[in-house]
Amino acid sequence: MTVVLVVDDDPAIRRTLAINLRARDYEVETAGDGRSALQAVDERMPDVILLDLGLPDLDGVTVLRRLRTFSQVPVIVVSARTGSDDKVEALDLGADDFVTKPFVIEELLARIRATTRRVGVEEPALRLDVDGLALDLGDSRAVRDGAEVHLTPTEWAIVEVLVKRRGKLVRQTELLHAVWGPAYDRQTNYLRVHLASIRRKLERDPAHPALFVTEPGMGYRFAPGVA
Amino acid sequence: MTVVLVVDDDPAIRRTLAINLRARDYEVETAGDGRSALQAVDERMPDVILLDLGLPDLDGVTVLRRLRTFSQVPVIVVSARTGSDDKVEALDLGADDFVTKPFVIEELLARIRATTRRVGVEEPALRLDVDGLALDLGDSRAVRDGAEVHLTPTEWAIVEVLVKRRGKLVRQTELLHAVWGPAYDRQTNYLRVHLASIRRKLERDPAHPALFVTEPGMGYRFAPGVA
DNA sequence: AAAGCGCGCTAAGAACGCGTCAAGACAGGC
DNA sequence: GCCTGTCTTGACGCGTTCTTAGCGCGCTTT
Repeated sequence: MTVVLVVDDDPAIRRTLAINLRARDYEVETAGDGRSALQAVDERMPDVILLDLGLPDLDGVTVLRRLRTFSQVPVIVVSARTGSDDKVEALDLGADDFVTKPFVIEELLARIRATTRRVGVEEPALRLDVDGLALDLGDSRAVRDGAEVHLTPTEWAIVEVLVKRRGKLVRQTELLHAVWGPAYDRQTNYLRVHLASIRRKLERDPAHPALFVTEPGMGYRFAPGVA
Repeated sequence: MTVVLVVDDDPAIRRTLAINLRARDYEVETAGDGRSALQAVDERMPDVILLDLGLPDLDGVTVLRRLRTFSQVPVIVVSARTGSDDKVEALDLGADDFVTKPFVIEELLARIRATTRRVGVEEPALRLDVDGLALDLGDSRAVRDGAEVHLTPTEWAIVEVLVKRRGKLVRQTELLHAVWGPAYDRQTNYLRVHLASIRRKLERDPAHPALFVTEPGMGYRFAPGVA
C-alpha cells in the first residue's frame, strides 16, 4: 500500500487531500508543520510527500533541505507561490515536482502517479487487492489467496479491460473489439469460454461469480467489493 | 554529457530551446515531427525528451505511447494545451512532467534537472548478486558460482534490459526493439535462441530457469528471489 | 406451456508458441 | 587465407492455448 504524507498548515486542505487520496486507495498521513512532518517521515516512511511551502514553524524550503539530508523520498511541492524563482529553488533543492494552488485534484493525482511510477513504487491504480485476490496489471501477476495463478495472454487481455473500468459495464462488442479486433464482434462464445476459465482461476466460488459478473444481454462487469 | 531531444513543430521554439540548453552544456538534438522523433530516440539514445503535443504527423500522445513500448527515457511534455485532462492523459501514458506554454525557461530547466536527477538516483542497480550469480552491468562481467562467465554483446544487451526492470514483465516486442531495432519486432526466434544461451550460462539449472523466466505469449522477466 | 434466446460448461482437434539443435553466414584477428 | 567466435536461419517436437461444436439450464417471450 502506498503511503502519502500530506504537509499543509491549512486543515481544510489536509482534509480534502486525505479524502481524495483515500478514495484512490492510498494510505494518508498528515502533518501541519515542518517539525512534525520531518518526524512523520522518520516514523511512517511515506512513499511520497505533498509539501506546502508556507508552514508555521519552518519554511517549506527548510523542511525540504533537511529532508534531503537523510531521505530520497519523492516530494511534490504544493504551494500558492507561483513565481518561477520559487519553483526553481524548490526543484533544485530536491523536489520532484511543483504544483501551484489552486490545483485540479485530478492533475495532482496524475502527478503523484507519475512520480511514484518513476521511483518504482507500486501504483494503487494498477495494483489492486480485493477479497483475497491480488492483481497487478503492470507486472502481469495474479495471486488468489496467497497462491500465484497463471493467466494466459487472452485471459489477461480480458481482465485488463474489465479491471481498468472497474465497476462499469463493458459491452460484449467492446470486449471482443478490444481483445480480438473489430472483425470478431459476433463471437460472443469466445467470451463465454474465456470468462469461464478466468472465473475458475480468480473467483473464490467459480460457480457463483462475485467479481466477474455477467449482465445478461449486455456484457460483463468487474464488480469488486459489491458483496 | 546529457543529451536532450527537443521535439516541436515550431522551428523558433526548437531554436530557442537549443540555444538555452547548449548554454547550459547540454547536448541538443531536435525533431520537428513524431516519426523523426522516434527515430532520433533510437539513434541518439537521449537522456531526456522535451515533447510538444501538437505535431504535424503523429499526435504527441501517440508518440509517447509508441515511445513507451521500447524506452523508459524521461519525457517532459511541453504543450500549449492547458486542460487538466490533457495533463492527466499524458502523465498516465508515461510522461514524467508537463509544462504549459508559454513557459519560463528557468523553470523548464529546473524541471529538466529535477527529472534527470531522479532518474540518476536509481541507476546504481548496476551490480547485483543473487542465487550464486553476480552481475555487473557497468563492467559487463558475470560470475556464476565463483566462475567468470563470458556473455556475447547480444546476450548482454538482452540481460541489461531485463535486469534493469527486474521483476517486471518485458514484452517480446520491447526486447526486440531495444536490442535489434524497430524493424525486428517479429523476430521472436532471435529471443528464443539467445535466451537459451543466456540460461545455459547464467542459470543454475538451465532446464528449469529460475531467473530468466518466460511468460508464454507475452515476454520475459528477470525474477530473482522468487524461489 | 412451448419455443426461443443467452449463458455456462465441457471436450476435442487445431493452431500456436517455446525450447532445442544444427548448419550456414558473417566478421575480426592472426 | 584461415580460424574462431558470434549471429542468423530453418526445422522439429512438445506442451499449452485457442477455437469450435454441442449440450443443458434458466429466463423471457409468444
